Amino acid sequence: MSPYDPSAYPSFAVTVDLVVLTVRRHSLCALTVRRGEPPFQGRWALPGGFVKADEDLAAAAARELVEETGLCVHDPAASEAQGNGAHLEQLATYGDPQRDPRMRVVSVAHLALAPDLPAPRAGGDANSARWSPVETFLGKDGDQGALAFDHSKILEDGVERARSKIEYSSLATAFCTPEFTVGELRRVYEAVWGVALDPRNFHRKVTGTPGFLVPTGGTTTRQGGRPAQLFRAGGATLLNPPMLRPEV
Amino acid sequence: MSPYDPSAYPSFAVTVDLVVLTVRRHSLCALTVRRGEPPFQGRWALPGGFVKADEDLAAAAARELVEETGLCVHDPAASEAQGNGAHLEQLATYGDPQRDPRMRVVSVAHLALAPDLPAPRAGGDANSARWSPVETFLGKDGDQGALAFDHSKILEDGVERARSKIEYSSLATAFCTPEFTVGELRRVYEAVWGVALDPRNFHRKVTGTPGFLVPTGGTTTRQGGRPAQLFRAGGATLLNPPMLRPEV
DNA sequence: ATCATAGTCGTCTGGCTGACGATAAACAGC
DNA sequence: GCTGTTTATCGTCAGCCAGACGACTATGAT
Repeated sequence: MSPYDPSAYPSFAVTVDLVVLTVRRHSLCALTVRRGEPPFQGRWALPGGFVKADEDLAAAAARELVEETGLCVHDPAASEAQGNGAHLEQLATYGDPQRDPRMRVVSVAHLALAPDLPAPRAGGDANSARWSPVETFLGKDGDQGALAFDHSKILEDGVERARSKIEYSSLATAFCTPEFTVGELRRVYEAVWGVALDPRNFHRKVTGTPGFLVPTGGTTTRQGGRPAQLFRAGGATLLNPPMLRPEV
Repeated sequence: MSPYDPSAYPSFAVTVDLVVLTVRRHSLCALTVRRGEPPFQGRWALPGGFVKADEDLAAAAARELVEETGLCVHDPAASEAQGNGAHLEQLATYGDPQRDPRMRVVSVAHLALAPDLPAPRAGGDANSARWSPVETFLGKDGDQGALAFDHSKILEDGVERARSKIEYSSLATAFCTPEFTVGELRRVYEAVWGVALDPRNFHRKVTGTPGFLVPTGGTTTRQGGRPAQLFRAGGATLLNPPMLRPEV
């Protein structure tokens, strides 16, 4: 049989699904949208959609991200232009034959990290998109809070990726505004890991790691108390030695 | 338009490609097969194939692995039965619209780590499958040693995944026979990272990490010199603190 | 003025790593 | 048997780093 014969191989639909994470009010939150049509009509799900016929996977994920949130992807090449930038990376691919009851769908999940946003938007319908703390979906109690399809599993994998990746990379800065304080960065770590960190040791660690933070010269009193120095993310992407996540 | 309408979304072919790595003669080697038909006829490529209509992605990868190498996947659930077991995990998904000149193909690449094998087999044709040091394909000199499609990039990503993952996990034992010595494990690290490690510090580190190695009681003189204790992989999968890869 | 809040700098101690000396147990060759 | 070679294993020591925590600073609120 010829390799060009369409009957020689099965046909799949390919989608991208997005785990969009942010930190709001000291808590790690994920973006979910309400499904308007079957299957799983009315249930919450991860944003996503079909990949177009001539579209790259990363481009499809970036397109879905801007459609759902208005966020642009922060391209490492186009540096310094991170006005409303988010970090976007491929997470994993989910292809269980039964994962979509309609047909065979392979979903290439992506992980997006964004600073806190004013409000979600989904075609202007505020009721159909919202941020929720990730614990809402990670409970072991099965159905309560479960997302459509296998999206609970995808979300869990995305959260785990974020939690481990901020250990050894500067990715936590993707949750911050372009200028931020050491305290704000610490609250990001605390929210993502769900632990309390010692402000003094954290300060020593992040300011002592070359290339992690560069001071902008400004200060702020956003959080009350003594004014804090403002920083931008430095060029370093890999932290060595890494940030240590406290045991248990 | 109905979500069931096949014209509402594009159709893709989905493949799995395998980065199969092993350590032979102190060198990290990858399995490649020679393509028998166009495109890229005669060029070396990663083993792989189409996912079947009702087949899970991991199952397809495991099927391709056993077809190409005879290796069974070492299922963490079916412990202790690692006679000819390999480690298999999803690596990443590659979906550039132009990556296959014939049609739109999305490939879900997987990474397999295996102990040294007697010989590759590809339908009995020894000429069409072989192990080669990964440096053969990672050279910057463009075409020389380049694999078909985007397989050079996939291989590079797989090697990088293996190199980083043995830092913080017990995955290096997947390159070893069921029973191995500390020296053999050290030579795995040296081959994968391409560096020399201090035998004394390495010994202290791996024997001092709880759950990494469990002594079997036996000894061996496989490598000449003083007999070495034999170990099996312990239950620990995550190493904390990690093995440190030497700088530069 | 006093307190509360948050940020920043120091000190100390224990654990871990890298460098490297020393010993142990096998084999090869004389 | 003795010696040299090879590999494994144990020990020592200094330096770095993280956790624990004291102290001080600079703002706003009462």
